[in-house]
Formats: sequence, C-alpha cells, structure tokens
Amino acid sequence: MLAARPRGTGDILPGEVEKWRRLEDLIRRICREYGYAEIRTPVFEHTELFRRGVGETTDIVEKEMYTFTDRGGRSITLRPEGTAPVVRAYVENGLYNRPQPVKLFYVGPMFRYDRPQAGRFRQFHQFGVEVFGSDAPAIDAEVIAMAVDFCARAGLSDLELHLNSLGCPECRPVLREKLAHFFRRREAELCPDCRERLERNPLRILDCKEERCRNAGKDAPTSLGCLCHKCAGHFQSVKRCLDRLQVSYLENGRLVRGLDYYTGTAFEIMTRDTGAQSSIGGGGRYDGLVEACGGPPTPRIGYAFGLERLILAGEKQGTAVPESSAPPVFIATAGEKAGEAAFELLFKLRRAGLPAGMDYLGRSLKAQMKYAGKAGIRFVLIIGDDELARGLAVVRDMASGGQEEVSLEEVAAYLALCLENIPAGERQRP
RNA sequence: GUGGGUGUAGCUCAGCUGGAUAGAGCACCAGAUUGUGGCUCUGGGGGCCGUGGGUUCAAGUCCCAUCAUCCACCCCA
Repeated sequence: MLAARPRGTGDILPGEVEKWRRLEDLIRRICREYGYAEIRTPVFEHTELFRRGVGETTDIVEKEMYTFTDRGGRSITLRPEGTAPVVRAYVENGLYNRPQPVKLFYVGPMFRYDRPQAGRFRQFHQFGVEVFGSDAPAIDAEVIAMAVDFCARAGLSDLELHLNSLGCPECRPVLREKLAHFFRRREAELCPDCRERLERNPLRILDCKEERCRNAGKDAPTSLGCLCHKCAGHFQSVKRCLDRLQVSYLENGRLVRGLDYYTGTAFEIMTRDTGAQSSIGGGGRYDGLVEACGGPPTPRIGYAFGLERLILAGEKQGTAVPESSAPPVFIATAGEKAGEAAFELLFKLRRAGLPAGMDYLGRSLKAQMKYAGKAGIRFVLIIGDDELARGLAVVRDMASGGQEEVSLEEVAAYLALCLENIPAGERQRP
C-alpha cells in the first residue's frame, strides 16, 4: 500500500456512515426545535485566533495544534475547537447587529495533535452551540437542558450531568488565591504535575486524578464557596430553572473546564462507556471572549459534544441500529438483447424516482440473483430474451420469494406501489 | 511527550520448545442437468508473516531497532 491513513484518523465506511447520518439528522432536528441556526466556518484559521481565544497556557495551544505556514508566510492552524471560530465569525460579520440573542450551532471536524486512544482521535467531530447576547440564567438552563435532551434522544442512558460555577473576573481571583494558599501548605503531598499547577493554575489541582492530590484537596475551598453575590445569585437561578425542567444534576465544585477563560456556569456530561475519556460533552459561559476578539462586550454560553464518543457510548449501550443503503430494485438479465433493454429500463426507473441497479460484470443470471440476495435488494426484475419478446418482466420479491409478470410499460408504476406497501420498519432508505 | 500490549490473507485468528511448498473460519469469485438468491457441496484467486538489521546450517518463530496500531498517563470532545 502506498500509504495508510494518518494516525488518529479514520474512514467511515458504508454500514457505519448510516449511524453518523442519523446523528446529524437528530442534531439538525433538535436545533430547529430549539431555534438554533447553523453556521459553517473554515476548517482552518489564523493561528492567532486560537492562541488568544483558547488561551496561551492551555494544553491545546501549547502542544496539540496542527499549525503550519502557508505559501504566503501566514501561520495557519487547523481548528482544534469550534468556539473561537464562531466568535470570530460573529464579530467579523457584525452579527451583534442582528436581533439578540443570536443562537448558532455547528457540526464538523476538529483537529488536535494528541496521542490517540479509546474515544480520542486527531481528527474528530464536534457538534456545538453558541448563544450570544444574553446572560440570563434561563438561557444557561436552556442550553444545559438542550444538551441533556440531545443525549437522551441519541439513545444514551447512564449519564451524569456535573454542574459548577467558576465565578466572574471579580470573584475568580479570590478562589485562585485561596486555593493557592491552601495547597501551598500541602505542597509536599501533591504530585509533581500539581506542584507545577500551583503557580500556573491552582484550579486544576481540584481536577487531578492522583489519589494523593484528591486526598490533599479533600477540604480545599471550592468555587462555590467563593462566589460573589452576583455569581452566587446567578448560579442559584440556573439551578432553579433546571429544577423546574426536572433536569437532574450533580453539583460539583471541583469541575474545571479545559479552556482557562471560562466564567460562571460550567457543566459536563459524563459516561462510563467511552473508556478513560468519560466526558462526552461539556460547556459553559465564556463571557469575555467576544470582547477579546474585538467585538462589543457580549455574554456567550455554549457547549460542544464529541460525536465519536457519542457513537462509542451508543455502541457500548447497544443502541446502534445499522441500516442498509442498497437500492431496493435490481434488474437481472439473461441474454444480450435483454441486457441492452435493461440498461434503458434502468434509467427509466431512476427517472421515475426508483433507486435501481443492474449487473455490470457480465455475470450469469444465477450469479446476479445471488448478488441481489446478498446486497439486501428487495425487488429483482428478471428480463430474458423471452420476456423481452413478450414485452414484460418478471418481478421477484426477494423477501417472500413470490414473483409476478408485469408489462414493461407498467413496471415502474407497479414497483412504486410495491415499495409504498412495504411496512416502514423494513423500508430501505433511498 | 511517557508507559504497557499487539503486528501472519479483505476480516477474526492458528502456527508447540527455530526445521521442508505458511494454515483455518468468514468474506470474495466460479461451478454443482447451460433462466432464478438465501441452505449444502466442490473448486479458485488472494500473504516480501509490518519494515530494516542481527544470531543460526536454518527465522513467521530468538535478539535489536524502527514504524504502525490498541490501551493507559497527561489533557480533552
């Protein structure tokens, strides 16, 4: 082979692509219901956008970006996440002049130079939403409830919704200071990584999986204890809204999101069915971002889901239902003249809206039948020189084994009727 | 970037302590009174045994390196 696919990428083959399409259909349906409009941004952006938008000190920017210099000497990066590009598009196209709030969604590939493992890839796909222009607790709750609804309708169960508030630029530094103070006294108990975190981002210590760090952090102050009046009130309201919608959540004061600039509400949806990567989606507020990108001060909240993880969890939970995409009609022929006539008929059927195929390998009638059986084709038109001379075709129902002679003029209408009468459950997709 | 497992046919794998032309199942193709699928039977195509080096009379098998892949750490979706 000339070259295998690049590490951490994957081909989505027929038989599996149907799952993806089903998920994408669901995404579009739900977004329509909730009033989110689709936005499509470029797959690559100027590197600067991510450095500023995601944060210089994040792992994404420090070691996971696919960055290259293009022929014009510009530094370009394959998008590692969807929020920064959408915010850029919001500012660049003046969407703040549209009726507020602006509610957008996106689906597409993202790129991160990580080492692949279960549920983690270098090219992966995210579905996400972004809401601009409202800081009402109700919109936080809507976004969270929508994420939960999405999971449920994707057929997932056994999920946990973790909820936290990380505070605003007023109270976040207070938490940070308290944590730094708390852990400095216990520095000896921390793992080397966390000793590093002590200076750079003490919030992350709360998130560490090391036993010793968890122990050390047992009585650490959490964000919830340090919120200012405004933030505490906002968080209370968000919870009340969720209660009203009967969305159950776990309050988790140790939940920290990957992008360092998150403010206020943060949430994450976890499962045990995706290997070590337990998070299938998450999001929160990031109120300073629009302004940082040169737009007017604008609140924003959003989330992102990893579609591979969603599908992985679905497979573990046995919700995946494969679907055949074979055309429902196949023309089998015997004899040269019949073959020529069938070729014309094939296109007549298609023009009549009937997905159809025929043999292009010069195979025997028997081999053609065998193929049709294996390919999952429902109706086979059998045309030999006999039938041709009599102006008809044999229509065989491969499921029942019954067959009937139908005149060539009426065969398209006849088939259309047959396909309509197939119960919805066993009907194949055109 | 770090650690561990695994690389033999399209897929899942066998190949014992090194020993003759490298195997099975599934899949693919063809045939079984030359016009009818699913079951059965017969036959066929297809493998630089991941790659490069080494040890040996002899390497799919042992050693080293390298690459790929899987899982985990880090971190994230």
